[in-house]
Amino acid sequence: MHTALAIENFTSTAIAARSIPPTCVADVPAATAGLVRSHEKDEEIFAEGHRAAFVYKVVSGAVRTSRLLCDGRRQIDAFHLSGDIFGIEAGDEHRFTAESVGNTVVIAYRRCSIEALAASDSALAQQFVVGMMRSLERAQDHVLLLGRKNAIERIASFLLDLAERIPDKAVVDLPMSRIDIADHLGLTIETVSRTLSQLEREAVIGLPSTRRIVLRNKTALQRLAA
Amino acid sequence: MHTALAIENFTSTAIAARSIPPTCVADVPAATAGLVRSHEKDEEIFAEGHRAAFVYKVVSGAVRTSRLLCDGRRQIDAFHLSGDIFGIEAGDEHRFTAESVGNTVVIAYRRCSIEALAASDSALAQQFVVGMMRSLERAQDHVLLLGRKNAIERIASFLLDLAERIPDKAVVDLPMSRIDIADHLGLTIETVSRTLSQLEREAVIGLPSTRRIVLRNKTALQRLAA
DNA sequence: CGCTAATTTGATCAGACTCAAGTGAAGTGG
DNA sequence: CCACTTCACTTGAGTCTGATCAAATTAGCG
Repeated sequence: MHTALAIENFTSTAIAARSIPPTCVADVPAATAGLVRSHEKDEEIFAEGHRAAFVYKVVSGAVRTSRLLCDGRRQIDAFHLSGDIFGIEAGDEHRFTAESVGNTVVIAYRRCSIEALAASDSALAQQFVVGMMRSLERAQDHVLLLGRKNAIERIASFLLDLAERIPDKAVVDLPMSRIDIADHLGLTIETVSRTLSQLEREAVIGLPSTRRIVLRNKTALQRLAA
Repeated sequence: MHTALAIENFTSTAIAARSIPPTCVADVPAATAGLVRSHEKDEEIFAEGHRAAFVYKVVSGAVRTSRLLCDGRRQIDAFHLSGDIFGIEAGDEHRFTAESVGNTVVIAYRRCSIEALAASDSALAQQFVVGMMRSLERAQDHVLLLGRKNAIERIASFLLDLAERIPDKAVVDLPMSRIDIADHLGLTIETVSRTLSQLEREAVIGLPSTRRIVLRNKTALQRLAA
């Protein structure tokens, strides 16, 4: 893992922090300075139970936040992509483990700095509330998916959701493995694989390679997502 | 449905709003005045898609917030008991339907009043953030339950969770039907019923009546909750 | 007391899981 | 450059948990 110091406005969309010209620095309160951290594939960013000293934003790559049951069953709460904020906690401990999915760059903002700043800067505080709200809405959507949708509906919903979060909304390059998808959707890798194959057979999607999915028939996918 | 005006501090725990002595009124900013509303069993408090003009707090009884899939499958996001806040939205529309479970009293706080007040009263704003955080944590716990736990584990988790939220932590008086429980836990009523019967057979719980559950062996229940 | 709705219980079914084997792609080293 | 290893993914066969369908029982209520 490689670390560098960066000054970036917390609310700006993800840009390579190192590329911000020095003239910008003066515009940004010093307290929002963040540490840029590069992670290789599958590195731990923080672990469940660790002190929640930082809040993070994804610059590039993807991060998964997950929890384990005592016997090892894993549930991936969410995948965080470019621009997403993760690691916000009400208490002082992280309730999830966060790991890089592929090679990933994040910015870590010291929590106490942010909290101090939020007291005076209500716009910043607002940003946090918005970030939290987004997490809440995502979690609630996921509850509906896990509680009431079948395998095809889960996969279809997942693909559409992912497609909405990336630039090219017709071709999805999956940053994560089938295991990750399974642990996110409450399925097994076999079911994920079978369901994707089935959707390909039905010409709803294309699978040019294992990590690339072409949304051939988005209407059909939306119908299948229930 | 019956409505009355009440002044209650938003942050106070649930008390019959009408019983607040007049001397208290001066202590509370006028903007936090809430409308007391009484609902019969299964009345709609707000519906999915409705303009989110109010935020609510349960005074007595219970409220369920739910969403429907196009074909009628229902997922109950959460049950809200005495003192719980519900109906907070990021956008201007409700994303859930809220209904009273039994006879229920809630206080409705006008959202714009609260937002205006929150700008000056950071303690109040804090309360909201805390309320949202709690919703987020609940939703995330529920994701783990729905994604990775089996029927027994779901029921056990549900009973323990309920027990923690009521005064008598050994005897749970269910405000909700088996259907509601099923739609909350991603199961069918038959599975809920069978699982409760099984737990009774194993002497983990007692079922003196359909809506009353005695937690006989909480340790066993915790072990079963995974 | 009789009606209706809620719950329980039973029998069967199906979707997703488990176990097992096969395929394929990426990378390594000769 | 190619054989070899490894790991991720796919596919197949059989099993099992929880769903569905159906009936019996109980509870609540006019």
